[in-house]
Amino acid sequence: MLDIKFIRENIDLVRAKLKERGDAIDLDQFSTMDRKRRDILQEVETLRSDRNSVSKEIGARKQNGEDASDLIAKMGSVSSRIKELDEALKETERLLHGLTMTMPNIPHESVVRGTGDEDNPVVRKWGEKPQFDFEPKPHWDIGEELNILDFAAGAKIAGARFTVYRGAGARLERALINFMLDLHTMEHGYTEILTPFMVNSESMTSTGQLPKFEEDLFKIEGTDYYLIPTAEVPVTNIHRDEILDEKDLPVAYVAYSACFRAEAGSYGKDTRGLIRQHQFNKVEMVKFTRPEESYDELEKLTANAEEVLKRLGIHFRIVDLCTGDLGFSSAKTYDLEAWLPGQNAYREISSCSNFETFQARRANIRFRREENSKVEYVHTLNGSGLAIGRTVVAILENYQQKDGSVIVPEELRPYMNGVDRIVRNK
RNA sequence: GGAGAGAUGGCUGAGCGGCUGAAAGCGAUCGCCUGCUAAGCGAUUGUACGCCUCAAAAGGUGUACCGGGGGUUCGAAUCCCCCUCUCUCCGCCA
Repeated sequence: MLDIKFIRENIDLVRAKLKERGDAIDLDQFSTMDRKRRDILQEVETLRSDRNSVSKEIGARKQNGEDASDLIAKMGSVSSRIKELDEALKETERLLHGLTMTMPNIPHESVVRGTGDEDNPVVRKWGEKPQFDFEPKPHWDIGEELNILDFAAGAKIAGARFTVYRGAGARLERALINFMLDLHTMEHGYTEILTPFMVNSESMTSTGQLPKFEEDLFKIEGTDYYLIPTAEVPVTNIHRDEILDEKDLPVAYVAYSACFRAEAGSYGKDTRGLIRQHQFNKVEMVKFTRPEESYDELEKLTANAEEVLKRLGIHFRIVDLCTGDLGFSSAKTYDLEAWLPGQNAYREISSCSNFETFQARRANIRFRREENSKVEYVHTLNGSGLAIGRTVVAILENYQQKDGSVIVPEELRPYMNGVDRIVRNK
């Protein structure tokens, strides 16, 4: 959510910035509702002030055994007018709130203007594309031939976009989770968190999934529970409605979670393989920072995600999302795209964002500086470190051998019980 | 799932229709005192929104907030209803 005062005072700037994202937001309606709200508020507060003083007078008279029936009669009509105004105010605030909750964040000034992913500038690359003396296969073929990914079983027991992992495949998934958690906690200074995989609607609203993107979520029927689409939601909400100590900032958490996405609107896209699943695993990093340090922290967070791919020896590039490709809540996002030789393409494997105060305002997460008493909103950031399923994809495709086996990256072997190569077994 | 008890400021905890934005204690901040430390004394000590002054910082003023929502009343932390959460006991259960 944007600051309502900021919108009011910078309405043309906000209009222009949101237009760069390709969002058509009715700011005229915002101005009308905002004006109306303040008009009603002034009237009702004046009436309340009158009522408070007269009620005191009534109390005083009654104490002295005097008659107050004239004042009581007068206040009866004032009270009913207050009630009317309260209802109008509530309705106006409801509309205004609905409007501001569906407004996306304003892109940071460094974000380039563009309309889609083809406009995202490449910031840097690491490593090189591996060379093969055979035609590299896509991971779904490698996985099935090694009998470590069973797409048919996933479809049978659940449906499309679900997969069963077997043997070394299941072990590889688990190894990656532990490897990444160990790296981020022991070398990058994050505190490990394990949260519920379901949250209530209030949490989903704080991080920006609701009210606008309900169709992307799985909801548990008959309850207020939603399956989380990312650990960002529960982890960010840990500090909802709190005032953090400045000395604790920046707070840095890392959490493994399963993630659940309805993938509405992506029919026909990435239908094969592990790329786009209804359920996948992810290790997520979340930070709460002072405003002035959030962009430095974004660079560090992105570097922490990059380090995972470097240790695994997977070639990747980093793109800086343009205004048209930026997520709803984000002010700036770097995507890490891993090279997938089986598909001859770079694919997103991590997304690192600075939300500035957008989520903090929705979630009411603040801090107080030691030298003064004024509370301020923190900046929130998060990034995948990394998406586990897609990392399996990258390993299978980059480390595949001519004989169909897959070499295990050296850093991962301690987590694989020393196994250095995945081969087909019965 | 059944029965009961609770939810008040940074914390502990009073209040149970008007004198309460809220006693008291603790904590914190500032000042005084003190060779240092401790003790002591004094003052201050929430948030949000609106309006006014205003370049701003800041100040003034009003309203709201005692788990959340609704109701009764001239007036609600206080009475009534619904919900959520916490605790205790019973049942069930990985």
